[in-house]
Amino acid sequence: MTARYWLMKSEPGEFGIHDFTTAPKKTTSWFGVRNYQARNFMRDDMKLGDQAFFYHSSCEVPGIAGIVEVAQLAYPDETQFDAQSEYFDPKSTRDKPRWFTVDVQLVKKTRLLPLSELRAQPKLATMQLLQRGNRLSITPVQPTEWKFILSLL
DNA sequence: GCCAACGTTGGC
DNA sequence: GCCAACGTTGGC
Repeated sequence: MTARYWLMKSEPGEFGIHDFTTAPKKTTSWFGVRNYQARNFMRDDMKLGDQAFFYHSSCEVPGIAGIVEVAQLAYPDETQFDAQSEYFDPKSTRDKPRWFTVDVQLVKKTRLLPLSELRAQPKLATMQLLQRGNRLSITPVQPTEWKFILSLL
């Protein structure tokens, strides 16, 4: 199976591109995903070395801020077991964990490529991120879309 | 802050 | 299994 490409959203107020700089090995766990589709992408499809655009959402200028890669395959998200955590899930058990996370490592910071600029590209018209009503925090990116966006960075 | 779009929950 | 009500996301 060849590498796949992804787009992963994060709110810079929670974890932004510059937070990688101070993270050990420029790596962070993608904990806190509580959506089944996004979980399935991480648990079932993400492989070591898969690359992803790191996207800033819910902020002044939403857009792509960098490139990351999968540094650790999916494993149970500890925060689901932590009653003190905002991500606690009382219905999850250690025997049958419901939520998973991967580790991602910064490959490089890029210029901020705003959402508005992505929307202005006819070649990206079918990109999942740009589809009406899209809310998924993790979406697949097609190889052609990946290459084209790289050329914009 | 608004609100469209979507996901989840729970009564039946 | 249906679907109304509710909660969340995220751009604007």
